[in-house]
Amino acid sequence: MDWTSEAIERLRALWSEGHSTAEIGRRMGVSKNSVVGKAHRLQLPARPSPIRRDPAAARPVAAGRRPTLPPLRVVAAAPPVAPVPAAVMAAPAATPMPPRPEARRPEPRVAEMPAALGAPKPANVLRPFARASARSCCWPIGEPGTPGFRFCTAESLNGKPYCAEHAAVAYVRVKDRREDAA
DNA sequence: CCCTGATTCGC
DNA sequence: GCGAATCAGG
Repeated sequence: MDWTSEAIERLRALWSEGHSTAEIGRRMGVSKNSVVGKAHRLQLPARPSPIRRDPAAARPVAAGRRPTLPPLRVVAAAPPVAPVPAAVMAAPAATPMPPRPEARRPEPRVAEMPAALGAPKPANVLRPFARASARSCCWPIGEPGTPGFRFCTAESLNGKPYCAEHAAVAYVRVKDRREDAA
C-alpha cells in the first residue's frame, strides 16, 4: 500500500467516522494491521481498545504467577440495574463521532423498543418494579426513572432472563452488518 | 473461534 | 515507514 495523500485522507475520514480497523481495511483493500499501523503512525485518536496495556497490568505473568488462588469468592448479591437487551445496544453502525473511551457509556435507549412489545401487563400496574422471581421476564418496558417504567414479568424461558416474546428480540444476530453502502 | 485495537520489530 | 506477527480483552 502506498499511502498517497488521498489514501491517508480516506483513512482519516473512515477512522473519524468510527469504522473498525478491519472495516477500513476492507474498504481500502488493505489489511487491518496496515490500517492500525498507519493510524498509529499518524497518531490518529485511539479507539476504545478492548485491551488495556498500562505498565501496571502489563506484566502480571512476568512478575511472578499468583501464588495462591483468590481467597474470597463473592456470590453475586443483587442483580445490577435494568438490564439492557442486546438488541437495543446493537446500533453502532454509523456513529459519526465515536465518543472517547472514558465517555463510552451506552445508555439504554428503551424508547426505541418495538411498541408492539410494550403492552402493559395488568398484574404490574400496581407493582411497577416487580421482577420477582428468576422466572419472570426482565425486559424493561418504558423509560427507566419514569412512572410508567416496569419490567415485562411474563414467564421467562428456561434459563433465560426473558420471556419467549422478548428473547426473540433480545437475542438478535448482529453479524454481517458490513456497512457496504458508502 | 470469532471479533476488536495496540504494540513490536524485521524489513 | 511499513505491516505481519503477536498480544490481549470481549
